[in-house]
Amino acid sequence: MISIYNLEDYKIIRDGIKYLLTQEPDFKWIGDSRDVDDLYAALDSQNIDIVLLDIYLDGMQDVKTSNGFEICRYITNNYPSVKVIAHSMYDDSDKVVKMFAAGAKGFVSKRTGYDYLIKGIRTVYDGGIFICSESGKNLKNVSDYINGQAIELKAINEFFSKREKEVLELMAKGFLSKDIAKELFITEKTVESHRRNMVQKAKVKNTMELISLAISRGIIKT
Amino acid sequence: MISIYNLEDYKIIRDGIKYLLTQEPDFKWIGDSRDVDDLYAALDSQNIDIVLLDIYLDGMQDVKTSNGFEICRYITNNYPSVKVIAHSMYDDSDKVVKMFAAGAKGFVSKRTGYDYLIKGIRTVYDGGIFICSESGKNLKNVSDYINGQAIELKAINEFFSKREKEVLELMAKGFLSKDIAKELFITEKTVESHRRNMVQKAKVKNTMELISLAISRGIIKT
DNA sequence: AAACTATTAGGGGATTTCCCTGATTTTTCC
DNA sequence: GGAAAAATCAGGGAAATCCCCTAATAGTTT
Repeated sequence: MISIYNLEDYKIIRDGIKYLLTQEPDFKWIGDSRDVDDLYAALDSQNIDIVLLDIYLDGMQDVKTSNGFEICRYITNNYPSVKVIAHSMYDDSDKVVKMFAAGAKGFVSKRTGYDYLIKGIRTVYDGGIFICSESGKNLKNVSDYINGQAIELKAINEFFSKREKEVLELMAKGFLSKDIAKELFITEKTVESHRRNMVQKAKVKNTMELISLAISRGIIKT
Repeated sequence: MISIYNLEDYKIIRDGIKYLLTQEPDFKWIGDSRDVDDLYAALDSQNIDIVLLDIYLDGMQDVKTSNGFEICRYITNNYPSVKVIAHSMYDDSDKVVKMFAAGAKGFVSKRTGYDYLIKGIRTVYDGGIFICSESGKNLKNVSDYINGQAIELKAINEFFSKREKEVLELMAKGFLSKDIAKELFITEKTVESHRRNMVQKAKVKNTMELISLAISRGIIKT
């Protein structure tokens, strides 16, 4: 289940997105709001995977976190495991670049179809980077961007499967392979397989570096 | 070398502190300012260990980060390896508690001597918690506080010596003991000693948990 | 249908860490 | 100056990981 929160100024858009996203069986709708503080409260109390973020919130101009860039930076700094997808009317390249600089993992224009939004959510949830075609077409400096198609880039770090993450979290707690095996009701050999596969996927030297990478990128919580 | 930045409203106090702290041979003076943005710029560009923070900055009343508590919280959230020492005229217990709640590692009253400030900087740099006697005397809820003396509490995490941290950082990079030994021009056995001592000090199960703790608390950078 | 991935599992041997004890020199602190 | 902490080195054995190999099953994607 991918749990989602939507921050958006206009009620009509909020309701539309809510209707569309709640149709997806593997999406868990946490809530929406036009108020950042509601989002922050939700981030503190709920387990949120994806935050959809409108870049310009009209009601926010005079508040301390005055725009989507700062909100995005705040979220990615303070909740490293949460992924932000920018959702905006305006999709000129400097805004796209700014949002990615602020830690966003996706950028979807409001002018594109909602299928792109859903695709983007899944891609970002799986550790990728998503830019929809509308937003990407003016973008020159994203090297992997190819001729106007929506792109999905797999992040170097988050190749890990659900099971692998379970093993990883227990490793970070100092569990030995045999302890992890007992905890997950699998054999020690299987744990070693997961361990090995993760080291390979992440292209690191050993489990020590794997843990260090996983924690510093917020893949697992401590 | 302990690198220090001072945020303080009054120029006279700024200059006084600068003069006193630059006398210490192992202190590296990064700079001072009455403007938070200068501090943030310094945090982004320089390697800063300690931030001295005046709680009430008169010039800051109308700015987005309106007081020392919020600045402190912002720093500790966004720069986990940076340690904040609160420096204030007012030292009633609720302010002390508030500052520690905001992530400060030290609290020094401006009414005490500067030797306490220097002592505090060293204690906090070494991973401890410091409250000068002036600020601590009304404080009931710090369990380890004893009869009006300046206190130094060793943090659970940061017992580590300079050498141990060097070993730790290489461990996080996936270096084996023999690699670390070569890098630091010591024998493998010595590396193992440091490894073992750190695991013991941190009261963790093994090096895996040690790394996970060290990174999530910002003891080492990645 | 074929290709790919996730999850599971095993053997065997090389490498590494872990744990115990013990010791010397240097540095730091009071 | 003397105590304490830090940093250095060592041997030996148990435990764990790492690394090479293979491989079955289930599910998804192309």
